[in-house]
Amino acid sequence: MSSSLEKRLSPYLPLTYHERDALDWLERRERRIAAGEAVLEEDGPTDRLYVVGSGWLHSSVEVPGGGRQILRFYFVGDLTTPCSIAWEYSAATLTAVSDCLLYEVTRPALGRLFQEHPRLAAMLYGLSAADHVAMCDRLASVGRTDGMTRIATLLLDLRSRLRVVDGEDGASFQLPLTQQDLGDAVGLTKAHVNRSLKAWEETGLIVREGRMIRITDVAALARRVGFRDRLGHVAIDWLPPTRRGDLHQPVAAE
Amino acid sequence: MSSSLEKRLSPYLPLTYHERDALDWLERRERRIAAGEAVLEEDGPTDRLYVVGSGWLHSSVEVPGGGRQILRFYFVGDLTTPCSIAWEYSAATLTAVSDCLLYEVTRPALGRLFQEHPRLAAMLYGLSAADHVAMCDRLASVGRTDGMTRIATLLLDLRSRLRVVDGEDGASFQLPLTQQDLGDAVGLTKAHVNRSLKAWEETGLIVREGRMIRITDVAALARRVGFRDRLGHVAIDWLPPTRRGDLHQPVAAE
DNA sequence: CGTGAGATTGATAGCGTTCAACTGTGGTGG
DNA sequence: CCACCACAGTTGAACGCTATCAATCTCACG
Repeated sequence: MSSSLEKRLSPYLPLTYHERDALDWLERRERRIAAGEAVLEEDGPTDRLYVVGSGWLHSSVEVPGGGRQILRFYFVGDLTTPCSIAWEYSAATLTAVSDCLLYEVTRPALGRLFQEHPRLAAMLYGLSAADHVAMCDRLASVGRTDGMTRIATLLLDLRSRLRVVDGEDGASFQLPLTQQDLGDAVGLTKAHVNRSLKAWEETGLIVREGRMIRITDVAALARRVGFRDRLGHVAIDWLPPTRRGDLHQPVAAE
Repeated sequence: MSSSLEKRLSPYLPLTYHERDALDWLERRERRIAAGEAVLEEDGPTDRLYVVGSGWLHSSVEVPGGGRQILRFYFVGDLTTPCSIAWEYSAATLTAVSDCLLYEVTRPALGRLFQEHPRLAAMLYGLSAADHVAMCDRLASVGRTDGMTRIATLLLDLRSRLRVVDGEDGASFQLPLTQQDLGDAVGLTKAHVNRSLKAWEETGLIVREGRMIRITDVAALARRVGFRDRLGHVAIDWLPPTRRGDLHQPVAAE
């Protein structure tokens, strides 16, 4: 049994026994959320973060005019830091897209991780920088491309993170978002999202089957809209050494 | 003489002697950049970060269609992490807006900081979360508000970070950006930026005098466009303790 | 079978783009 | 001292993407 954060980090570097133990310890407190429910409200008080154990969520803010902007999506192994590490009040609403299993991490628990496992802390810092870059890509997409491109870019991004559900090569995935949600994520109205999706279907690059989305030629679509999958790459050459005496435990394949 | 990062961090919590020393050590290598020059090119190789010592910069990416998106602005004490901590290649172009003094920090040097000063590392993590939230605000502004609101929001944001130059109450500041730059930051064409600025001048809330911008009633403008100044607040209740034996050195007022 | 949420579609309006000209300003060289 | 140039700012006209509003359709569900 390995923790969610371990699953997220171990592809980059083998963890020591103590590090794995510390990550397990972070994920003691479980919380289950049903699809559609809010974990946390914008401006609501908060003293903890969440690690995603399974399922996915999104964070969003209300816009004065009465609209909503979906800021980002969280998947397995993600840490919902930005909502609540810097302030005592949440900067965003955190909503479950699918049924989720979350682990509650108090701020002091994270502090203890920084204290005792500098290498993990540095890794988390690297991950947060990677998240920041993903956010930059979103901003460039919303600020500088047209509706069809934004929709396709979002779908490609979600696909590459959701991974296969049942499609042959990962080109198919379940999308439990309404068109209103898609619009709130990329800055379009639901009516225009609908038209954009239909336009993509006419090109044959995207096929909808109920809640299932299939991208018939991922590479072609990515080329067409200039999508760059940055993968999960994180540089690890700079990480500090592990604590003296830690034993490297070979990571068993799953 | 105190380091840039110390200036940035010490308002939140008093630093120990060793911590201040470590921050000084990070800023050994200087680099000067003239206004308008690029520090780092998108996709160019990079093995270091920069701490802003003075002046300000922006990061940007090229968009396939031939456009550009300015992602964020960096000011004194900021760490240009997202560009180059997670990958060996820069995700963005980093350009000096004004003449700048930068400090080069190699990735391993940052690793050493994480190793030896967990409290500083945690603080940097908190700052990066705060940056992330600022990015979220930008995304919401660009995705869900009209041109005039975006422009005003950007100006309010820049103002609150540039602080007073010569204005009576910080309402005036020098803006060495072209209208094209403003447009690239908020997702508008330069023509429309021009019209939006003119429209704001007609309301009397914003006055332009050459390169100087004056916001006649900051609170009124902020209310009008729903701007929230999140200040630099960062929660510090969760930080790990300093290393045993460190002496707290009273921070002399500048 | 009624109900409601989400998807789809059409008509219309408007915000912002595009393109192009023109103005103003500062710098440079003769 | 002035001609010249480059770049930023300014303005106008026409276009088009996207919003808005409203009606209809679909479908799952009680």
